[in-house]
Amino acid sequence: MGPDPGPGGPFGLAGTWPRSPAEAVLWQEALAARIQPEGDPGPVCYVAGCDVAYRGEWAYGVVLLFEYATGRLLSHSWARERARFPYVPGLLSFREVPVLLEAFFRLEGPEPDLVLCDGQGIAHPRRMGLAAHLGLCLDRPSIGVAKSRLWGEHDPLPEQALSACPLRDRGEVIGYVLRTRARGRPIYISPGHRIGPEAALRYVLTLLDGHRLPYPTRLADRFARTRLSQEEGR
DNA sequence: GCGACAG
DNA sequence: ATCTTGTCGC
Repeated sequence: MGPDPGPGGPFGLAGTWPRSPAEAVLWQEALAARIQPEGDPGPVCYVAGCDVAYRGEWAYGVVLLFEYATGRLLSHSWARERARFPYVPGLLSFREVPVLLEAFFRLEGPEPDLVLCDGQGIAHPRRMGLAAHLGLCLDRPSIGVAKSRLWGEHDPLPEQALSACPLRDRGEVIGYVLRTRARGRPIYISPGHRIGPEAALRYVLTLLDGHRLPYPTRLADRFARTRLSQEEGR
């Protein structure tokens, strides 16, 4: 039968999910055709940051919703599930998308105009990193913000803060490498869904606050770990 | 066989 | 990602 990208298919909401890495690769090849890694989300009022933390077999997915203009935290949500898929480089979304979708489903308040994820977007061997997969499932503009490289090549990056270089795959720009702090390790930014590489870089630049990572994903990471440690006391 | 390999 | 103490530096 193979991948099922039809209605209810790729979202893990119809009880369907790949059972093996080989099957997951087939899903990615089918889903990649639906990703729109271009454009600009337009007026952004609300931004979400999300992340997943693990404690043994349990995955804790967290979503934080911010007002873009002020950076104020408007709401948050979380979900806990048994991890359904092992971590395999290139197949991260099959491990993290289900628990993140549940957390998004529980989120109250306005719909986010932009979603930032911890991981790659289309800077991926099949253009289907976590941010691309999640953005497609949510049908929302999404950006991947990764702490290390998975795919793509780039020129040497100047040591200066805020220096950036295109991340390319066979000449095609699939994202940007951005050094957010002088002499610090860079971060890897790539479009997920419904946004282009340049707009993705531009939005991330506006979400920096002096730290290595933009605050939506940085705070989501911190919240997920806090949530996790609070849970181990019961 | 060897290196690379998001979280 | 997670397992884990102290330690170097701003």
